[in-house]
Amino acid sequence: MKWEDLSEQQCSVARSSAVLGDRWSLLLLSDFFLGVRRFDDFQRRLGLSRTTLTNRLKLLEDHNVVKRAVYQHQPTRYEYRLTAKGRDLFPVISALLTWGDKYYFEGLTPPIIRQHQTCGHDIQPVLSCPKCHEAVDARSMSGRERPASAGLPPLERGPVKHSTN
Amino acid sequence: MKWEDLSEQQCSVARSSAVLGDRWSLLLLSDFFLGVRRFDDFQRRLGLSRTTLTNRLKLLEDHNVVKRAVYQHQPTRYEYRLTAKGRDLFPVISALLTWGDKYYFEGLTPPIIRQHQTCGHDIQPVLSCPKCHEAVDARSMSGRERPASAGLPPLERGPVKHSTN
DNA sequence: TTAGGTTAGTCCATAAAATGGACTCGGTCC
DNA sequence: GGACCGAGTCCATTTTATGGACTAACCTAA
Repeated sequence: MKWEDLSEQQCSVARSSAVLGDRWSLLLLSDFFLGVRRFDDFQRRLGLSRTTLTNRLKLLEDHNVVKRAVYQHQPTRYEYRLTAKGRDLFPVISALLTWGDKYYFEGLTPPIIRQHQTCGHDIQPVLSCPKCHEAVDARSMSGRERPASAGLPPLERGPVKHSTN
Repeated sequence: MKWEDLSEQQCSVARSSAVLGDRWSLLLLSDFFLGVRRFDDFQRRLGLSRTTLTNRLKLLEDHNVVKRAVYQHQPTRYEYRLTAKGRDLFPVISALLTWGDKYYFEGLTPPIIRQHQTCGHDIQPVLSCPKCHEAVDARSMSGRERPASAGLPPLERGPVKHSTN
């Protein structure tokens, strides 16, 4: 399967991977959330090749995650900004930060500090249930595939065979 | 910069990308959370090449996200299981699902349905502040890099230059 | 006992993607 | 005129992924 074919899959993770599933996109997003906007800044900060950066930004733009915006005339120069769709990726980056902080910087000041503007505290956001408001994790959640009866295409995948041991 | 060099960066997203930053790892994780464990099942369901699957599982194992476990003798056969570190990636996959559901399956039954075991509802977990318990998003959070004064290495990156327009 | 099935891989030639460094384009400042 | 800026492009080389055939070790049914 080719990478771009992921965009046509009936699976939200597959669709997301079509945009974010490479070595750099997640890091780019992270820098966007820190306020970085310009080509040379991304290139210097991340150390990826200019070619790859161009391609990556183009992909993010194609998928409506970022948009190019003029920030100067004569010569006309563009910077990149998150769209609403891009900003909605915050939970993904946040989850990645929390995980990385836990497993690679445990007990240390994390390399990126997140502050909740509303209450002023430095925090790591947690995942909770919108119905009962309890914190959730892998053990308290279960996932299942959309049944064919929903009248929509199911995941085009074989069944999940749960092993019995 | 080479991919594996990301593992040495002073950045949680970079460290995470060293494990998850490719076309398949996130999809593999998603399948793990649905209960898939065996080589051939991953291969059939995702349609990636057997070679790539081998490499990817090896990488996840090297980074302690999954472990190989014997599930049968004569012949000895192994399946793959999430470790605690792997299970802690649930928020990442969950966030990706929520985002994909919103932007690619809005108004439809999402392809993967998540249920909160504790209260029994089908939900999309939300991100909230552990201090004030309010829901958070990109606009209500700010991020900054760890200052050099923390006595720990800062991100080895140029400063974030906030443009002034 | 022979033929076929099951499952987790490996092997290999080809194709796709990333790398790094030089170069371009349009303009400014001295 | 010459150096600088910033967002790219170009290109030869290296790294990674692909897909299909093949292997190893065992089981089952005829």
